[in-house]
Parts: sequence; C-alpha cells; structure tokens
Amino acid sequence: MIGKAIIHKVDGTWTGGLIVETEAYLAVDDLASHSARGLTKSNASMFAAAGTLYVYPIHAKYCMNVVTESEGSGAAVLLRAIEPIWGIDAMQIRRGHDDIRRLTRGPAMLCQALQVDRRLDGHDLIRSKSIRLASIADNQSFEVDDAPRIGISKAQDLPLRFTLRGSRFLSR
DNA sequence: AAAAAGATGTGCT
DNA sequence: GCACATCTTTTTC
Repeated sequence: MIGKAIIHKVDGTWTGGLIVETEAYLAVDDLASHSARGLTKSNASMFAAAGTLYVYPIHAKYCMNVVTESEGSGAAVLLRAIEPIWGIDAMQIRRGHDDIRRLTRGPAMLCQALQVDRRLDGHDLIRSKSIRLASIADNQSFEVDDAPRIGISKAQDLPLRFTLRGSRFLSR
C-alpha cells in the first residue's frame, strides 16, 4: 500500500496524499490486532471484504485502516502517515498548523486532516465516490523499510511497520 | 455500575 | 522526554 494514495472529498474539496507509512494487523497469531478476540459490534467492519474502510476511536481521536483479506478474515492495514498532496490549505485549517510536516504525521493526525471519522466506518474504498484508494504512479517502484510496530503492548516483536525509504513525512 | 486500557497527540520542561 | 487530556470499548467487581 506504500506508494498508493488516499483521498477524501468533503463539500467538493479533495484532501489526501501519498501513503508513506503503514502497519499491518493480522487475522491470526497477532495479539495486537483488534480482530484477535473475534468479531464484535465495534470491530465488525474489520471482518468485511478487502477494500473496506475500518475506522476506530482511540484516545478521543480516530484512526483509519484498509481491510486486506477476504470477508470474515479480520486483517487490515493501519494508515499511519501520508505525504500531503491535495487540499493542503484545507488540511492546514483542520489541523490548525501551517507546517506541512505537521499535517498528517501519525494515524490520528491523518484522520483529522482528511476529516475522517466514524461515520465513514465500513465504506467501500474501491467504489466510493468520496473516499478511496488511488494509484498515482503505476510504473514507479518504491523502496520500503520494515520495523516493529509503534505504540502497542502486545506482539511487539513482529516487524509489521512499513515505511517509504527516505520520506520526510514519517511519524517518528 | 465502575474502572482501566488503548494501533495518540500536544504542550511544557 | 514526560505528563496528561479525553472518550470509547472492554474488563472487572
């Protein structure tokens, strides 16, 4: 998913950018994953079909994930940071910062900049007209680094954090 | 019913 | 670098 784009349209204005940092949460043998203890009302969309948006609340903020496996599996990729490209002025207003590097440098910052909240949970990122994944560089290759995931207390050894090498827009 | 934990961010030192 | 605001979900009593 590194090198793809995420875009969201609100009131006719698109915001979004290039995905530069993600973390994978697995369907099996991953105690840090929300799917680890089975399907509940709050994590239901993580068990939907690949391409579904899973938005969950954390510490009075939101984070967004892309479901990555077949319906019923429970695997998803957390979008942690993007390089801002579209609607930078709108994102600056939503975030309350002019500094481009402080707009989308973390999963909750990203959701605030793109105005993503729980109403979008369960949306189809492939077919939606307003929030979707996009390819902007089909013939370009990207160098990706991996490392342990950030901010979790279980399964800290798994190298499931992925970053675009050399990006200036990573969360840490 | 009550309390704690959580895939976080900010502000202050 | 550390404390803490803030709120939903999950766990405990």
